[in-house]
Amino acid sequence: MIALLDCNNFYVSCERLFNPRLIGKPVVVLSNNDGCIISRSDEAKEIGIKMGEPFFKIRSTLLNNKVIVRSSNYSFYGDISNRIMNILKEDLSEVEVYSIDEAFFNLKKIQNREDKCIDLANKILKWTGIPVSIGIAKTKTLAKITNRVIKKNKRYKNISFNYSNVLEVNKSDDLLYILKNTEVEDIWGVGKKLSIFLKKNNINNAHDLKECDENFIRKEKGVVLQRTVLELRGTKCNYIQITVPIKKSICVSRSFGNKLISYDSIRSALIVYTQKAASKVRVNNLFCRVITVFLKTSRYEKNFYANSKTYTLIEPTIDLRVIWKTAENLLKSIYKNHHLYSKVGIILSEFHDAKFIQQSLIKSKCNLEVKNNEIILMKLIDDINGRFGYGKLRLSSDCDKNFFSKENNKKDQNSAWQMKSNYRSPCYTTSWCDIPIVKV
DNA sequence: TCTGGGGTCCTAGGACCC
DNA sequence: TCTGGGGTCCTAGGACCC
Repeated sequence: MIALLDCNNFYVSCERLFNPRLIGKPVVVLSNNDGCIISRSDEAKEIGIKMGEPFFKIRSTLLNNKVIVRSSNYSFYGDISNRIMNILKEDLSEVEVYSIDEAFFNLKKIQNREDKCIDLANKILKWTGIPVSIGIAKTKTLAKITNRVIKKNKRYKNISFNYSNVLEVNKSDDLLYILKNTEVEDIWGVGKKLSIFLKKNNINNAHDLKECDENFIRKEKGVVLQRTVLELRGTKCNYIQITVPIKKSICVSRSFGNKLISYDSIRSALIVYTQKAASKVRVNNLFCRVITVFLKTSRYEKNFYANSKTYTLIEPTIDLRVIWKTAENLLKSIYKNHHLYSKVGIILSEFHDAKFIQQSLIKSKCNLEVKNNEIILMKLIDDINGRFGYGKLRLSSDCDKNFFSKENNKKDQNSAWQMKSNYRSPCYTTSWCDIPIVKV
């Protein structure tokens, strides 16, 4: 049997940890740039606030209902997530961290599976303060569906201690009820397009999909949806992945706080993202060979413009100078005057292990020596930034000249493109200056 | 005025090989 | 006049996930 643990309203629950005043009140958390609603408390859901709704559209509704708004604080949520995952890993041998607030784990050889999961849920609540739900079933797809239903449906909600829900579907009437109460669009692996197709073919819920002709699905929509059908029938197609696979691409991009026209300001945003992306590659101890830069205006803009370009280096690199030089050239080639840009980003891909790098035949210098110098220099940057704070040592750029002048004001430098984050709570657990003070 | 960020996998079609 | 059979690799685009 496979279990899926999912933290209840995770980002909102995190915000409530250090601010008990938020408990019992409607709370929402916004996406980056304070754009959309991405987490809602039960009270906010009851008001009818939808997931993914743009903030500006429902501002008055939020105000009228006294909904408390928070900007997202990913370093904080990430830290809380790690604590939860570590509790699971301490107790169980096969844990797959599936997302910031979800984990699959194997329950083979465990006899009282439900009791075990109730213990886990209670332990997590006690140690971290985060309420969770755990669905247990034969396959990942069924565990996902179970988890969703026990959170939403009154028949199962709060069946165990203090907001945490746990259920194993082993009785057939439970399974039938859960399948029939799951619309196709709520099945893991079925998105907008597939649900339209399924409904046209009179397949409306998980039970219908389970009972339908598997070959028809395979022929029309391919192997992925066929696997979903099989998983609904209890045949495992997706297995628990214990080892974290090596990343295939690393992307850093942000929407700008204000729309940008000038090349220089876009360039100064890209230089920051490039440094972040390159340092992520180094953390993974990899070299990258392919660099992509993309630039776009808002989708809602009349003159919508989006473009991207990719360059493949002769040799994989970790050298920030090489990556930036390439990225800058790519940006130049896609930038056009007179557009109101909303976002720029960089994607690094085709990663190579540091030990096995195909070197160029045509370079004149001793390649090995050059590579070693690259590694030493980049390590030095990482060490200095590790000690004195991220971004202390970084690439200089023409636009940054003022940084060294007397009137240096970092805030003004960045304000043109820096994203909005007007409702941000402190980084309680990841920043020394934000650690809460207890007065006794 | 204002609409997130970061990923993965699959498929079809083109280009190429012997 | 008439033109095979069996592959691989790469890429762009689509669909999905949280």
